[in-house]
Amino acid sequence: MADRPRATRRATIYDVAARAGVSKSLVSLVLQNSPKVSAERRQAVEAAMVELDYRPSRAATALAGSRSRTIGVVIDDFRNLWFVDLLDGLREVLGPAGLTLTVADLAGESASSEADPGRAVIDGFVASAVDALVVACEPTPALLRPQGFPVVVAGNRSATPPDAAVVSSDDSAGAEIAVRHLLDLGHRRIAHLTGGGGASALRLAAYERVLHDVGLTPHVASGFGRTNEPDGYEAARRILREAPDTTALFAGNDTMALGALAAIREAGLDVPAGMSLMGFDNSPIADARILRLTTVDSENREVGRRAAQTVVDRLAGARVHRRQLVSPRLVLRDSTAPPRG
Amino acid sequence: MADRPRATRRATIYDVAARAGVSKSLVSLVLQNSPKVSAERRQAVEAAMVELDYRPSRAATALAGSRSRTIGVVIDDFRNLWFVDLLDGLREVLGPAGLTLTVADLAGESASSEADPGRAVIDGFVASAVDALVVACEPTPALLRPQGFPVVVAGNRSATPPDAAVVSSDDSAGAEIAVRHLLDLGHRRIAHLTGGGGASALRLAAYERVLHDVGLTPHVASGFGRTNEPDGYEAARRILREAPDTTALFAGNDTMALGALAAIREAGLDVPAGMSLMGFDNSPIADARILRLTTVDSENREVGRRAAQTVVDRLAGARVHRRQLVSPRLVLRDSTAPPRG
DNA sequence: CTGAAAGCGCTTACAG
DNA sequence: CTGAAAGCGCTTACAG
Repeated sequence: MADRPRATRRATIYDVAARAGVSKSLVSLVLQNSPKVSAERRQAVEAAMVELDYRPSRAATALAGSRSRTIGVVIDDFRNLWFVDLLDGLREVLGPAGLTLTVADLAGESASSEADPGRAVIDGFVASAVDALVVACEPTPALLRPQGFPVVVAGNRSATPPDAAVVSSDDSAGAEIAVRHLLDLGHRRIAHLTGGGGASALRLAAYERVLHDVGLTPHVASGFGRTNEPDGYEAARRILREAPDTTALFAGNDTMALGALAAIREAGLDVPAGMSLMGFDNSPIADARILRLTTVDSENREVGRRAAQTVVDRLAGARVHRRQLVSPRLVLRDSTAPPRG
Repeated sequence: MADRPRATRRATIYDVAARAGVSKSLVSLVLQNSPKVSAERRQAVEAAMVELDYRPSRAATALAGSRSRTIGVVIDDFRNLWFVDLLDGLREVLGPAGLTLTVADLAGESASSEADPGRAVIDGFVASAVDALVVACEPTPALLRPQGFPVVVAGNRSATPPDAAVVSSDDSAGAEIAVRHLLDLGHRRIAHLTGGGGASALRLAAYERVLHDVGLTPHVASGFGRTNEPDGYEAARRILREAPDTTALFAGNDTMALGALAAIREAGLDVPAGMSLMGFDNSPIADARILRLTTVDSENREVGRRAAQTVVDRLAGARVHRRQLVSPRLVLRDSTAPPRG
């Protein structure tokens, strides 16, 4: 009978209380992990919950308490795998804190809200009464408007909501690591493929700064203003046309590097013998055998952990750091080598 | 003052009713899109909602009504981009029907539920009181247990919950299209790279059937039992070692094809001059310039639309088809050509 | 710890 | 359409 489809009423705290032989207030205390409950009573209640296959109603919890115990996360697009490690890190900390995560993507919005992108996502989160928001994309105006709950921005963005804390990888340091790696290999003609957004801007600035510091001339190209595969292809083609003596390409991210690889091949060059190629992000594609891309790991899992901790701290009313930087790390694979010739 | 941070109380239907000069029952009727409301009163209520920046509380709606108006979707892993088009299709139909979508991934589960994978996801959906569930992954035992709400399975799976409706791409037809395309180009030595799961099994069976029909010998290899890039690489290496006269490789999906490309290059062959390569899924990677992969589009957006319609119909109490197949479509790019020599 | 009570913001029926 | 009422399943505060 245990497997009878539960067309029957779901168990409530009344049922649990009756079964455990305690008051319903006590069950509520157990649900909230109150320290005021004795171990034996807690066990009795927990046993009853298991026996009745009890699961608290999120709707009732949210409506009765002021908190919903869920945190919203906005990402740009499920296709940009940037966010996967971040999510893992967030869950690692949020889960044990009793907080659930709900993710929405800007790209999936209904066309009706095109006038105010991000509006539908925010409305959904307000309707769900999220306790806090993690913004893991370039904020739209709707995301910049204060909504009455704490906001933590993950990653370097070109704009930030007032009062939001920012947790991000140190993109400047990461780009410096990348460029220094190429310099150490002996490269002197290093070009950069850049795109749009806050992180790209920081990577570009660091690239230019390091080259200037060592007395070399930066050479930058972009594609169509974004950071996708076609942008990388187009930007690399421009570099190869304008400066055929380039020996190393530093792409703004791994996806752009994938596009760049096609352009390099078309120019009759091999990676890394004829051209070194650096990515950024250490996304899943970087590990594919066709690329084996040397790249910079942003440590987004750690960014996620710290962003989650910041959320937890703010919900507890503690003061939090307005800005936290996580150190990136060089990931050596097979796409970089000393310059040709 | 309109932009004053809403530390103030959120508007409720009482506020809206007062502002619009109607009863709160009427506001409730408007929220439910009832046809009993006159156009002018509806407009008055809607105007009041905009003025007060009113957004209904999902918690209250869910608790008071029997329905939460949200549909759960379980996917395998955010890294497999399979689900992106599916999600778009689901939203296209669910949105206008007033239903919201919430997605959870099996891979993101806390380690504590490893004993019963999918359990945490299901518990979350039960707690949220989803109205229905869309299973877009290979179901775990937890996902196969009836929970009291309708289930629609998207895609071909090796197991299906009792009473679930299944909407999927016609993987047999898709594999047949792929193999016939290679045959039409003149290939006679066509190998197949296969992986795990229900869709893979159907694609494999169709491949073998078509080859037998035309009197050719199938040649199949797999990697490590999954369908990822390393599996494709490993499977392709086996084929190239065991049967160097192979002229075309039909990969179980695009990600495996990406791995296969690396093996083909290592063997000193070019695509498509020395080896034709077919994928399956038409995932974002297939369009990358480095691959330009001829593949089969599963029309997952259409699968999503139909799955959503099936959910809507079941919620309305209508009878639904237990099994629906969507026709796939050949996508020609540059990775296939007549056989070498 | 218990027990009775009020309330969160809605939906649902029901009399007018 | 209105208006008063009960209820969804919890949390919160409070007297005992």
